[in-house]
Amino acid sequence: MMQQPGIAGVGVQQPDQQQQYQQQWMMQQQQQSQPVPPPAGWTPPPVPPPSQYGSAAGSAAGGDEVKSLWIGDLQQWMDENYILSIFSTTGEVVQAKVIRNKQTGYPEGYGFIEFVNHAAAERVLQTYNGTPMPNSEQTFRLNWATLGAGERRQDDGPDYTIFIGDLAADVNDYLLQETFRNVYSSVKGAKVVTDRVTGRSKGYGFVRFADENEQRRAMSEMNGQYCSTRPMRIGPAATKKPLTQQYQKGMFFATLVAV
DNA sequence: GCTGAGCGC
Repeated sequence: MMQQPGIAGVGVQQPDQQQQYQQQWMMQQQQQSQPVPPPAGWTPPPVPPPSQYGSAAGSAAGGDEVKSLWIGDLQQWMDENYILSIFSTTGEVVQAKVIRNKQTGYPEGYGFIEFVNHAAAERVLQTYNGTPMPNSEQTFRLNWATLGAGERRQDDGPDYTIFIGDLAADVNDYLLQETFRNVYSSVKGAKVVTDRVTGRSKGYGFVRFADENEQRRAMSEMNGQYCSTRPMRIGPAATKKPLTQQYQKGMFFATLVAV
């Protein structure tokens, strides 16, 4: 009855091997119409009591609180039950949803977790983000959901982004963000770039500011400052969203107007 | 490791 021994528990292999493994596994999955084999027994960790951390995000102006978290870096076998088993121990999870491709049925690698309120979501964000995922070599990649299911926000102006290099291996999105937020009030977010397969940091990332002056100041003032155990190297960020028009992935060369 | 691609398939 069971097949594919140890898919979930494979641990870290060489990237090549792992890719091959994943391909094999995908093909096997297609032959069986069975969605995902559960991993070996894993135990959901407990949720600690509320933390004293201040709110980093999600206190949207206007009053409606954000109650959902976005979760990324999900592996194929990590389904709703996996997520629920981890986060629902306090009874504060409303629902978990793994996004799947409509045609293939395969998970897209991310999902959403809705909580009873903002505080519950924040607690989980603080507690789990960057910690090891059960039965995986990866760590949790959690963030506030920027779009409510159905509604939309994201209208608070342009981003002014800087590039951060020389990051220590343990620096995650949140630590990077707080390092700058402690100094600059207009910090909107930060992202550490990680390897999609291993989940490990590539040693660089980005910080976004709402205020252009703070961006400019940070470029000089924070260069060489420490984040975790290493001094940061800061530079200008290459333009990520150069277009004002809509563009699709797979779209042919659009008019990249340098602004 | 040095310029990401994660938002409701």
